[in-house]
Amino acid sequence: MSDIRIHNTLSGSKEPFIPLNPGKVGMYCCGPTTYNFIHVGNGRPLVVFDTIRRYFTYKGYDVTYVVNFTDVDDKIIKRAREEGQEPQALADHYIQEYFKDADALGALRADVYPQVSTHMPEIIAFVAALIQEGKAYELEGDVYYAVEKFADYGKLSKRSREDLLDGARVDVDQRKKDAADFALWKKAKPGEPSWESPWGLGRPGWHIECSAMSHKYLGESFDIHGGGADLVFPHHENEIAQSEGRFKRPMAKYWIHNGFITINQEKMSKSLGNFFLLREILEKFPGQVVRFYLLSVHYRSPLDFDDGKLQVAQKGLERLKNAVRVAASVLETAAGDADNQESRLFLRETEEGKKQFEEAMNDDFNTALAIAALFDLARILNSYAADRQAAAAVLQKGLDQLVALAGVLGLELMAQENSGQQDQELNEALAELLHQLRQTEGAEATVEEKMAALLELRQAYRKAKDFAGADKIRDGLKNLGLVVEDTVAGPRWHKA
RNA sequence: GGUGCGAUGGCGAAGUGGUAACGCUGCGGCCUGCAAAGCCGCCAUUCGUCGGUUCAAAUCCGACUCGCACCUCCA
Repeated sequence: MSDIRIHNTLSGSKEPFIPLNPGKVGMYCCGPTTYNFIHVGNGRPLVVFDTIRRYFTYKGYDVTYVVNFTDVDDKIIKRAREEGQEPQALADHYIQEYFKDADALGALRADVYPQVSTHMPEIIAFVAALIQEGKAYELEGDVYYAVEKFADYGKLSKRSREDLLDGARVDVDQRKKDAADFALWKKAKPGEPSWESPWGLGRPGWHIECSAMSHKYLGESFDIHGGGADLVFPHHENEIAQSEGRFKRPMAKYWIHNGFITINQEKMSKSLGNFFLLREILEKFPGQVVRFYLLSVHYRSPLDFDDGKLQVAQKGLERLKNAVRVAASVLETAAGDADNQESRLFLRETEEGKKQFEEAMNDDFNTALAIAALFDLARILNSYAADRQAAAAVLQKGLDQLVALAGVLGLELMAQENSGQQDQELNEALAELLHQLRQTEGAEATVEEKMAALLELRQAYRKAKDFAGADKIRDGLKNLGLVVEDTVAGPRWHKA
């Protein structure tokens, strides 16, 4: 079951995935700082790691997936102050909003979502342990990590301490022993949230939370640590210094980092005016389309966002959905032999598609290639569904296969049931349409029944070569968002 | 200045030694009253440039050009 290969940032190359505990995967990803709605860039790791998690589950692993929220932070305090709110209330609010976006993208819930604010004892204990280990020192209520005490510092980001000093663009706190030392605990400033600690009132530095919380939920050493490429340095480098400095063993076996997102080929930044919140995109495109687009490019490559590219993604996703919709509608009339040559070939090709899908995903989660396998499956499904010799049971199998594999990527290909509210409106509109055609239909008739009546009427027009009449019905339905398609087996309709 | 990544057809994008997936677009054909959806076929002798290794390279090595990211809060 373990033919999965993962590109490990630590080694810079692909390595076979061998879990620390057979059959189990412990996975930690750095979640957002909750001071605003998440932006487009936050959406990528959300989808990428959700997909990786889903694939491990699909392959039979028992996955423990942890995503943290940084809910104690300078940006939160600043924003809360601007809005005259309590920092914690603001942070909690945006955590709730995060879940709305995550749901829209089809991300499954993680097993645990630890927050900094509710893990102070663990964090303080971690800092104290580092001081005891001689890896950290206190300075007037602040606690710093002594980078020189950790020989492996820089192994993740492939930087030497000299390199770091070379590029230092920040004002160095002169009290620190070494310019690269970073804060584990920050002394409280007046009016800011603070917690009691052995070093007085204060709050945690940015990096310590992940060491403390991953330790609590996944142990001293776990399988996978993920996040955006920008977290490699300093965040993840510092996490390694903290966790490995304390436990003397590898924090995570595999480090996975997703590439950056650009907007119209430019880095997303507020100054360029191209800083988009995820929900601004979600107003224009369904979450499924955004998800499909994010997965259509390998997770480590840079990915550019613009409306045109999302429109192409929308078409691609529709192609897959069409295949499923048509196959499902053909099921009823498919009466071919399940053991004829066509059927056997179809099943063989379906198996081949599945194999390609898995091989793609095994190879460092190559979702772009996996999606190509999905397109191949859609093509053979379309082909088979159009064959009069198609057998229902065989068709069903191919249909299920495509839906299942797309599901591994979090893509829902089966048509969603519409809400009763919309159906009510639709029913009334259809009654109106029938009325215009001088057809009296019982008020009790369902949408299905009214559609049947309308399509029957249209077929009569077509038979009589009254194409204007037939087109009038088709156009009328189109205005209601219903698409009519004629096939050899009769007309077929679906919601656009 | 340091570190790392990338450059593939009109567009997007896979592809780490054996002569270029997949999607969109375009063209031709089939199906159709017309559509829609779909099926079949065509569209890179070529993978930034120049060298090298090899029987064989988009794939390995070197140089160069261009682009991007990180070194500061950032997914």
